[in-house]
Amino acid sequence: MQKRTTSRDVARLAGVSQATVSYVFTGKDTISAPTRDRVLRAAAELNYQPNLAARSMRTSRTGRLAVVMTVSSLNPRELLLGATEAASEAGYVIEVVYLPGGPDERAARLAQLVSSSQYEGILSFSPIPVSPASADAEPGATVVLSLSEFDDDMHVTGEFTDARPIAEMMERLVQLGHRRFVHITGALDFPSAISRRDEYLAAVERLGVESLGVIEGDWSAETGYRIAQALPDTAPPFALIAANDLVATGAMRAAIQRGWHIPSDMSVTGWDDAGQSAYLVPSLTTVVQDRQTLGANAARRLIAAVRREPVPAPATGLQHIVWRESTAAPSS
Amino acid sequence: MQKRTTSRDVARLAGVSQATVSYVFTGKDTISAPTRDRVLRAAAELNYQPNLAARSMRTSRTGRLAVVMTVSSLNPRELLLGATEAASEAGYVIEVVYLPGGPDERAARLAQLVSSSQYEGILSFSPIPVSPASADAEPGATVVLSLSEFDDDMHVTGEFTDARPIAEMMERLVQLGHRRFVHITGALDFPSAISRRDEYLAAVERLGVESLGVIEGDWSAETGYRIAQALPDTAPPFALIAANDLVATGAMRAAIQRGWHIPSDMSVTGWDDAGQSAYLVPSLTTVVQDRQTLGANAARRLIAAVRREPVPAPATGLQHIVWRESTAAPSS
DNA sequence: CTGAAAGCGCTTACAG
DNA sequence: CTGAAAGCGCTTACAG
Repeated sequence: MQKRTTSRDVARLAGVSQATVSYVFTGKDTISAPTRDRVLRAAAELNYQPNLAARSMRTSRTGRLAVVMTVSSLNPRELLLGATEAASEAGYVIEVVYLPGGPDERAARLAQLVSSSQYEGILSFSPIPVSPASADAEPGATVVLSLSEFDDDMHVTGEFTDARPIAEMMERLVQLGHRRFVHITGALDFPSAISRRDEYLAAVERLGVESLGVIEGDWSAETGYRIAQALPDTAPPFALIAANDLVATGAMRAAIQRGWHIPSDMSVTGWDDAGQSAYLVPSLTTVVQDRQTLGANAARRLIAAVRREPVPAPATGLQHIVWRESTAAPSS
Repeated sequence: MQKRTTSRDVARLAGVSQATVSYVFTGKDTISAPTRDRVLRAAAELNYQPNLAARSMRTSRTGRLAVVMTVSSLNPRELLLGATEAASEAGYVIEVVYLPGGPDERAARLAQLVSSSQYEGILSFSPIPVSPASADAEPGATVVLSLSEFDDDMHVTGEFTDARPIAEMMERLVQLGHRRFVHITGALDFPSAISRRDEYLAAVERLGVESLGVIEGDWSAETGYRIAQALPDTAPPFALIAANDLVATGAMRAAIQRGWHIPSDMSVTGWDDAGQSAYLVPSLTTVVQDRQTLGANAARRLIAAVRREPVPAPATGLQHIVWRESTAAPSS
């Protein structure tokens, strides 16, 4: 193993002290431009990369953030990409930590993670049993942020809980002639499921339409399927507002098997634009989210909290509706 | 920020030297059981966690592995969970690194990652422009392992390239009466796409059936759709072996639009068991892979290479076929 | 089996 | 604006 270049090597080549090299790399602006240049050139020539472990030991900051994942969390690819990129820009790295087991085990493991001081911040894409990120926590403590969270009053907050597209879709369906609606929820320990349900209920009220039911699901295609199987024969024509595309897909299969025509007997909307949704027969109307930006914003909010800077509000408007064949005027 | 407990604190409480604490935690077996017990108890009482940065600085081992991801890689959730768990058992953490841009930019960024000495090993779930992990590289150098890789002779290798289920599905389809087959490939810079295509071609030969074509795709539903649209009207009855479920879903939509009945005019198989596949109408026959084990094995192979231990062979047999409605006897 | 000591590579007051 | 020096918390020969 060839010896790594250190700041001392760079200092020697540039003809300055080790401290000067350090000042250049930590962005101190007290170094003259010519000196800075010499240092940077020497560093480039030697392919110098500061040893993060040494820096971390000295500053007692790890520069590490954790993303905790459970088996049940949704496809994290774009979220992770966005978060990683934003973290990298701010000088942080993101580690994946798997939280196996049930709620109790996960909570214990998370608490241990927090107390380990290994991470400056911890990000979760799904609900976790902690209070939301607060900048007033003791300085130096690990900050925890969930993208899908309840605040102190059990209101929903976070970038995943902007459910306005639900209302927009229902308005359009009403314009198309729909008067009867059904909602299948996601798992109700998810704030995003709560906010979509609440948005549905508010829209029913506001639009003066009939709700045939709000039925609790768990995000899975299986519940969509079973719930649609159990709807009364008298349900059609109606519009089904499903919590996500999986639920919608399951419900569509059940509807087709019952001989209901989609979209005229049952119009249906999803959420997420799952991979196959555009190619279903009929193709599924859904909500597309910019998940990479969502992930990046979440990382930025976490980092702001870690740095005790003001935490920006969750981004909104990162989602838009894609109208496809599963929604149209009801049969009369 | 309350001061962190150090090995010195533990040593003091346990009435031993700091070195003894270190020996206990690094697994030296030269410490007597009673002493080890005292140390462990003291550590537990103080909630001591070794400072990884300090350890890393001393050992010049970072204990960090990177998983590189590009926008185009598949859903990494289970792979990541498996890899993370296996890494954690071996004392490593896994960081996500985003490789944006085109092939050249990605290659440059990867080279930089390798030369940064920040990671002991780098894992990729998709093809990357490097030679496979080799234990004869210079000691201390960063090891790179791709789950989907070409070996020196451009043969395919790695846990993603076991394509035997293709042959098994085709045998069954032949038993059902099928004599005409079509294959739509994945992106052919993926070894897994190559191996599935080769398995298809070998099975055509061996089973003595007719191949209406091997058509190059790119894993997307869109290519499946367009390619199926372009098949001759005389194609049915036939069986379509699609490179994955997305391709299969796109092809199914095109077939339905052409008035072909699935499965009698066109039987179809996918690969991956995508989220909606079981609820399509008809539901899609596919190959389920144990992706968490796949990810865990990959991490173990990488770690073995990092440690210059013999690298175990890629696991096989982690996949099985799920027969659903999209496959049946052809119309005669 | 244990203790005193050096040193990994950095950052950061401090004195010039 | 720069240099000499201390120290972050560990590990690991080395001497006992």
